[in-house]
Amino acid sequence: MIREACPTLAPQRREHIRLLVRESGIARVEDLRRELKVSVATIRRDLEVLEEEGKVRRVHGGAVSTESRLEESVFDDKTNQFSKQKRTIAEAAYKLIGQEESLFLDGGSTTLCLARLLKDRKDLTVVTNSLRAAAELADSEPRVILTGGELRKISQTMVGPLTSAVLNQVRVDRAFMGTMGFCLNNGLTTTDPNEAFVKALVAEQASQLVLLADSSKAEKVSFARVSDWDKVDVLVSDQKLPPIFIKSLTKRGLKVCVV
Amino acid sequence: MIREACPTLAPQRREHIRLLVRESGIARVEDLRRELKVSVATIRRDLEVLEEEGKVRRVHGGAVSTESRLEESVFDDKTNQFSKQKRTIAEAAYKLIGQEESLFLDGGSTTLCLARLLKDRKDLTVVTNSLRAAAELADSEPRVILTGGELRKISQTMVGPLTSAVLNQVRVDRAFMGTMGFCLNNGLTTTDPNEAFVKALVAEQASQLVLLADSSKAEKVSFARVSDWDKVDVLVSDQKLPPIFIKSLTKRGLKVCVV
DNA sequence: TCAAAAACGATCAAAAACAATCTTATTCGA
DNA sequence: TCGAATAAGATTGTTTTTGATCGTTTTTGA
Repeated sequence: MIREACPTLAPQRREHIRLLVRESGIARVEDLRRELKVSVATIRRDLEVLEEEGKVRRVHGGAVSTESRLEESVFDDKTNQFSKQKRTIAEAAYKLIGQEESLFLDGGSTTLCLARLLKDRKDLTVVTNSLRAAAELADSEPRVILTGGELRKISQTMVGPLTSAVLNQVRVDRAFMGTMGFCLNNGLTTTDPNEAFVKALVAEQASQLVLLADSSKAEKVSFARVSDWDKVDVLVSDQKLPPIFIKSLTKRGLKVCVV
Repeated sequence: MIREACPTLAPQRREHIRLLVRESGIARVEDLRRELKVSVATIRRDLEVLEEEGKVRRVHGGAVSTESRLEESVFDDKTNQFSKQKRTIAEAAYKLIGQEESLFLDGGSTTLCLARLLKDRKDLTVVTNSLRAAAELADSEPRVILTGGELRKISQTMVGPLTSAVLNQVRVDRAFMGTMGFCLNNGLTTTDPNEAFVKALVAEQASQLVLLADSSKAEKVSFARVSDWDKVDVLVSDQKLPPIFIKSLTKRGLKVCVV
């Protein structure tokens, strides 16, 4: 094998690749090969290293910059909010709703999905502590009541003691609630105590509490305790929910829907 | 099957599709195929991925955007509400704000303009009954507290008796308020009694009340009475404000800023 | 309500990209 | 100078992506 006169050093070449990727947000292996005059095997090895270092993210045919919008589309979980599974769960939950009901929606992504389904329902009253759910319903038919309170920016929900001022004055027929984790022993848990406080308050006041939680939340335990299973009336989840949950929760009197 | 020198990488193509869908709200498979020069099978596969990621929603024949209302409300200038005059007034109002203050913003378009100016102020606490102002500040520095209450859709504000539950528990240093009309005899008036109720409540509780109102509101009288001039501390308006207002209101102890 | 047309999903084969392995060349220290 | 270590190119199966085909479902319009 004949290497040319002035071979660039590996770190130098990798830096070059990194810049090229960052510049246009994306680069193909073939382009990089032409630009750097090395074999594709070398390019791939370099990309492997750069990915290890977190500088780029490899995709089939090349690599994208970790700083680009394209990258977001691969990683970002919060845009994953309207995944098919969540929508399926939301659709199942929708079927529980009767005429002229008052509902509560909390700040989860599945409940946000549910909010979208309610847009044309003139007969409903929706109480929510989710800014996003409220925004979603802001130009729609249902009557909307916001709980108020301090805005927790990470979840875009209203939480804290002020929230109870409004919540104490309303009563809802059905509350739809997400959770960060649920398990048989510890019940429902979430990350933020303020958030947990609101959820617990709602759990007390709703005639029926419906938990919307895909199976990935099963057996997860988070920091702040929300409530025990005895407050929950219905669990809507997907088919990957471990059978032990169905069995045990049904025995405890819950209705479990897997969709 | 002969593929030509692969021009675009999959993530790139998907991002392109996402933008096209978002731009027009809806896109047909056939259109996307023509635009991207790939087969319909590829388009369908991409849409499947994008749907799973929640970026678009598939429908028969194409896909529709799943853009959240929250984002829209920040961007849309549909009534050209941020006219230069309103911004000038907002900027003058901004200068009144000190360090570490707590503020109230109501639902007018001028106050919304002011909200935009507050985005980088880590030291402020903003209380508001405006959904749009809250959305505007939702990813920004200030601490945000929403009043809660029933959502009045035409103005995107929270109003009614529930609002007072939170408002009674907070106190603000400065309240910025718009109005539908003001005149020397009748004070401030607005269209909706519920809206007026909230404004009056805030007027009681704020240490200083700043009225933001361009001169087009002068001498206008609307249906619901908000408050008398004695509650108002500062009026910020534009230069077309009739001199009689400046003279008369200054005599009554108000500070009048024309900008 | 029925039938044609359009859109769809599943499946298959070709091509591109890939990972693993082998080979060759260079470097550096004994 | 020898030989191990390193790095790059070449080779060879494997995987992924893509486009084409075909039977099925949905939409549309008479």
